[in-house]
Amino acid sequence: MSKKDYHHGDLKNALKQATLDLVEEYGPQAFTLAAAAKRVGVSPAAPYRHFKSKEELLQMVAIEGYKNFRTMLNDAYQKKKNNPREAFRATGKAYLEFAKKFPGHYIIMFESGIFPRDHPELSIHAKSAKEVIQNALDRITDLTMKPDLPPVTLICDHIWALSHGVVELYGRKSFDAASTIEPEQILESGVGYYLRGLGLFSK
Amino acid sequence: MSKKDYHHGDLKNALKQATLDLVEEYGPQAFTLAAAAKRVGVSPAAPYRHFKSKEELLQMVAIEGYKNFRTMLNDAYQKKKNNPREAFRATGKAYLEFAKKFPGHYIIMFESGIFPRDHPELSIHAKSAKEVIQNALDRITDLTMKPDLPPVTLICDHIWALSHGVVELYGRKSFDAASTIEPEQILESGVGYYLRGLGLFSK
DNA sequence: TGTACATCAGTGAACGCGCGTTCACTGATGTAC
DNA sequence: TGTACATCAGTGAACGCGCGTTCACTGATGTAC
Repeated sequence: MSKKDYHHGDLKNALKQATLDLVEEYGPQAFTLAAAAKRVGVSPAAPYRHFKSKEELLQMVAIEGYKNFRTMLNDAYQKKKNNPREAFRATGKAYLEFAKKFPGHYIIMFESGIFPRDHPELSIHAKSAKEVIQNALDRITDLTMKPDLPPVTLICDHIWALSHGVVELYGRKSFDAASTIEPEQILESGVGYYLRGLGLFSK
Repeated sequence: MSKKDYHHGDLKNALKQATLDLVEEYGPQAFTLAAAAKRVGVSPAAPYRHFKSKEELLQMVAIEGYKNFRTMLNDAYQKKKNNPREAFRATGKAYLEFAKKFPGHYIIMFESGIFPRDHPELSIHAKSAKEVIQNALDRITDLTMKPDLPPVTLICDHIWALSHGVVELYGRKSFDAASTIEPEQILESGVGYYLRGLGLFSK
């Protein structure tokens, strides 16, 4: 053991990464403090120098996840800002890209049993991410001036539910191995028909 | 202890029910063989007279869930059989009704980490349930004779994803306590716009 | 109907294990002088 | 630059606990005669 080995140097981040790796590889149940510590090559007591409890580590990773989520959605949106329709489409795509690029984060955010409703700080970041989608929607609904459109929040709920459903059932290793179509195609076509039904895209 | 107490009489079913109760009340993580046994008032070894392992009990409850699921979907469909559009609508509604009426089953089927892809018998029943939706869809798409409709399986994926997303995010105690609208309304309006986008319902 | 006995469906104690967490400790590092 | 010491970030052993599962057992039940 060299001197570098006793003081890890960046244990806090290493533990977060280990948490993500475990969850990605073996599911939300696989994360335990002991397993994360072992993966990093550190004693089971070491994490307590950086986190109050198992819960706190998990919560911090979840918050990080929501921040990344918001960033990805917003970046996609900003890139096409001048064309609201394109911007919205890009935002929807970014949803799935996030789930693909950060599966560990996604799982912790939505499947680990840690809910925004129970953690105020988490709730703030979750809300902030949702606002990006809502904002993208606002602009395309403004654009069309249809008086018979439902509230934007409802539209947003539909989009979010469809996206989440696609990720859970057809994303990753897939729920039943039956569907052969790519999740991206399922989501994009689904959102497409839905918006057409609202009268928002002609095609 | 009366003689009735030593021989439970229907321990197998009692354990299944306890499993459902635990999952409903405290989440998918709360189910353990020990907890189920305790809830029924029986020693931790007793379940092994009826189930090979914890896994087997869970799997049996999941299978039961898929059977109930199929039955509910099919009953709703059959009742309106003569009007394909009404029949499809009723089937969609039944999806959410199932999730509401049997939350324990729904959680075990979709959130307990037990996947059809890993259990052949489970896969059969999951498929059978999906076929009811597919069948309902088949009839309304036949009806319209639109040549530019996507494959029914894709439509089915969309409906299923939206339904599942609504249940997960807005059903039960709700993910973020933000949405104030009833899940039934979210799902029904969402499916409505989607089908309109496909050109299947005029209104 | 009564009795002997096989079988069924429980008990309760024990096992090995992994978990979250605590604690006294110690090696490494940074800083004041 | 060198030294004393406070502080930081680890160790490793231990705890209490709950879990899945096994085992020899025993009480209750059903059946053959």
